Amino acid sequence: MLDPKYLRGDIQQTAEKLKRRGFELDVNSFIELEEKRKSLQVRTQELQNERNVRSKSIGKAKASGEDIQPLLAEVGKLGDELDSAKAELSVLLDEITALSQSIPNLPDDSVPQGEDEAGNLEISRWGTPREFNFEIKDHVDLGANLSKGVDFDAGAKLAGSRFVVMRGQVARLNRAIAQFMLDLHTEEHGYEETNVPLLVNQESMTGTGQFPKFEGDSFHTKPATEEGQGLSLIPTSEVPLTNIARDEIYSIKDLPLKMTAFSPCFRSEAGSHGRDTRGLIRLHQFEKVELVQLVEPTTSFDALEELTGHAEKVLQLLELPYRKMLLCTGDMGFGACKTYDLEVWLPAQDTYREISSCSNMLDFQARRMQARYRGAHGDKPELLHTLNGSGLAVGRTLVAILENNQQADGSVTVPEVLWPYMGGLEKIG
RNA sequence: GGAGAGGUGGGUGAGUGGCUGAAACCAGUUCCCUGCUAAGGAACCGUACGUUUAUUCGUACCGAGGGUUCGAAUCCCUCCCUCUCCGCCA
Repeated sequence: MLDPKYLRGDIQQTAEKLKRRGFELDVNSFIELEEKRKSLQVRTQELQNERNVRSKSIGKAKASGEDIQPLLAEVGKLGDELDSAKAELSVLLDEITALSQSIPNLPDDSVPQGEDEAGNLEISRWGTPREFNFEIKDHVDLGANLSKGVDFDAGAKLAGSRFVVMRGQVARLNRAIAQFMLDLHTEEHGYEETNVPLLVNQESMTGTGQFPKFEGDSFHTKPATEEGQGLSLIPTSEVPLTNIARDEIYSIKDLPLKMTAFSPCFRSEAGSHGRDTRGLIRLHQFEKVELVQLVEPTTSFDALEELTGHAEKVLQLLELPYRKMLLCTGDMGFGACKTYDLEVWLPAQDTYREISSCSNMLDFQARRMQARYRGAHGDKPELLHTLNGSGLAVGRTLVAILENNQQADGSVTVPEVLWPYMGGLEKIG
């Protein structure tokens, strides 16, 4: 959620910034709503004040044994007026909240203008794509030939399309990747290993910005609108990790808070029918090691560089060529103010594909969650800044290793840093 | 899942209809005193929104949401959570 002052004071300028990312803010109707809210709120409070004052005088009159009947009659009329004012106000507030929650974050000035991924800016490249002197296979064929290590038929039978069964050395390699990443981030990069619920409530989904706008992208145990509040399967552990800070006030001494978690992620992939239908790239269930930082506002852009670097380190140690992209205004996520994507080289697709996305959300999520910190002395609590990034997507890392490290005979070499996690195995297949 | 007990400010914990935005204690901040990093004393010490701005004042919030009432932390209902016992179970 944006700072209300952006929607009151210089709303026109805010609308311009939102336009950069293709969001049309209805300025006039918002101003109208705000003005109505203001006058209605003042009137409601005045009525309440009057009621409170008179009720108190009734109490005193009663205590001193006076006749309170005339007073009662007088206050009686106030009630109805107050009730209707209250009701009107609450409708209005709901409307404003709904509108506010549907507005995306403002893009940072450093973010390039663009409509879609074509507008993203390449920042840097690392590594050189390998030259193959044989006909290369993609990870689906490679995996299938590794003793059915990657089995989409079984996945489809069990759950449907976009699900997979992994076996044997491939399944182990998948686990090794996740273990390696967790160890790296906890031992080298200062993140606390965290194990989180995979099902979360609506407050959590709202806190990080998935709800109410993107309900269709997640799986729910019950319709989220139904009475009794269904839980949602997390689309990323960013949701539980970040929501740990919801309604908390941290001491500045505890910042920055750096957490990492390995978790399955569940996405309904609504609206992506026909995209990446082959292989492990886009599944309903995948695994990811997530990095989350909660920081003081002044340090969040530095933290974004640092966090992105932590994700890059994984790729470097795995010796996978990648490039770093600065997302343009049109390609950024709803709550992000600035996002770097890391794209790994996939030889079979002859292109770079997203394997990590690292974002600074500023106070956008913190405001929704009321996640705050208190500076020195008895300062007022202030909203902290939240960041998150994949470090990395495990399935896509597996894809990258399979494809980049394939040999002519269909075997795959294991990156050296993973040997300890593979029981010393240097090659699979 | 069943039975019982609870959810109050950073913490402990009073408060069963008006004088309670909330006692007391602890922690914290500031000041005073004291010749030592001790002891003592005083004041301050929730959040949000609105209003005003030398200074204010108002409203809401005692797990959440409804209800009763002129008036609710206090009474009623629903839900959530915690604890104890039982059941079940990885």
